[in-house]
Amino acid sequence: MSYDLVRGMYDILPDEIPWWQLAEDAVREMARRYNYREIRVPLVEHTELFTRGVGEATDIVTKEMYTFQDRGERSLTLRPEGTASVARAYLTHGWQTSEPFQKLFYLGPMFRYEKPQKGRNRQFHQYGIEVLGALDPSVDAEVIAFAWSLMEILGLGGLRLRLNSIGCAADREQYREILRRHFAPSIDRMCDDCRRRLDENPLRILDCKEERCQPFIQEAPGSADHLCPDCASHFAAVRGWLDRLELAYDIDPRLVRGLDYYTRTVFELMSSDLGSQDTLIGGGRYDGLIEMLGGPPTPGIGFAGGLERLVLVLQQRQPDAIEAERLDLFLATLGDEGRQAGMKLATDLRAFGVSVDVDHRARGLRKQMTQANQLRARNLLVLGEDEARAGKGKLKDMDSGEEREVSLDPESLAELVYPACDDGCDGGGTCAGGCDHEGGSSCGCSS
RNA sequence: GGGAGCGUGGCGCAAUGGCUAGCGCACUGGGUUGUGGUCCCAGGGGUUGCGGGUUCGAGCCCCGUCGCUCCUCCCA
Repeated sequence: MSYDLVRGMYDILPDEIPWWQLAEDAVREMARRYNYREIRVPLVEHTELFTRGVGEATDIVTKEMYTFQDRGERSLTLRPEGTASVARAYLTHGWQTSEPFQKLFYLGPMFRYEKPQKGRNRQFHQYGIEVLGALDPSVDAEVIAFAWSLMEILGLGGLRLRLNSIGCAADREQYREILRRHFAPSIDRMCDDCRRRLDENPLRILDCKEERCQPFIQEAPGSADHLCPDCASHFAAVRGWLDRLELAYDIDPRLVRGLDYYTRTVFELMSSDLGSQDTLIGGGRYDGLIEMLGGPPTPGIGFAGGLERLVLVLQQRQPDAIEAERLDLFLATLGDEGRQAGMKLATDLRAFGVSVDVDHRARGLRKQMTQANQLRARNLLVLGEDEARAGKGKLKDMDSGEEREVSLDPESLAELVYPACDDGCDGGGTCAGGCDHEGGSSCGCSS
């Protein structure tokens, strides 16, 4: 092999695509139900967007960014996450004045320069939602409910919601001081990282997994106990909404997040169906972000989740996803006349929405049938000189083996191999809804 | 970032320091030039990750390097 894959990059091959589409379809479907509109932001942004937005002291910015100079000597960065770009887009398009309230979702590749391992590559994929321009606690609840519904529709069990509030900017500053005072006496007995964090970002000490640090972390005061009246009542209201929506949660007073822009509500959704990397979704409020990027004070909240993690689970839970992919018809052609008629017929049938494939390698009939099997073709039609001239042939049902005489007229043939469904769809993928076909979409409907 | 293990056709594996590096799957062709999944036959495909060293001789031993996997860490 002359070229190796760049470290941390990987191909997603046709055989695994069905599970990716299942995961992506679930995200899109939930976005439809909750009325979130898709936004597609660039993969590349000015480096400063992330250093300012995500935070100078965060792991992402200090050691994980894919940063490079372009030919104009601008410092650019491959997006390490989605929220900063969405916030940037909000300002770029003047939404703060024209359409200040936005419910958005995104889906796509992100890049972080990390040590690769299972479920963690340098190019990876996230989906996420963002609500901008609304401070009401009901929004926090909706965002959490979205995350929960999504995991439920994907069949993930053992869901657990961890919830906390880290307060507004002023609260956080105060809480930092409280933590510093708490950890200062015992900092000598804690790990090197924590010693460094004590000054830089004491909140991150709460994330430390070192055995020796745990006793001190357990005794640390929780952020939710040190909120200003406004933040405290917001947090109480969020909990009230969650109760009303019957979403169970555990308050974790020491839950903090890795990015600097978070304020007030923070949460994580985990599943017992996963192994050590059990966090499915992480999110929270970021009421200061838009302002930090130069806009007016604008509240925001959202979450992000990893698609790889969903795909891994789906492959285990729905190993037969690939079985649903079937070809309507394979045209086995013989001789020049057969191939010419076959190419024409295939093209005509495709215009009627039928999925058709033809032999392109002039192979023997036997090999063509083998190929039809591999493609999981429902039907097969042998097309040689005789059929081309007579305008009719034998359509073979590949499951039962039965054959029947059919006309080669594209419209009537299409009707046979690609019947319109009973739910009134036109077979063109624009069903009004309610189709429930075996295998998902024998008529090509998206519902 | 720290630790451990592993690198041999596309994939999964085998080969005591000693003959031309084998096997299964997959692929291609044929048996059967017009009817499938089975079976039989044949074929193509390898600088044993890369570089150096030890040796009469290295896929195998040693050193380095790159990569992958797992744990840890981080998180999505």
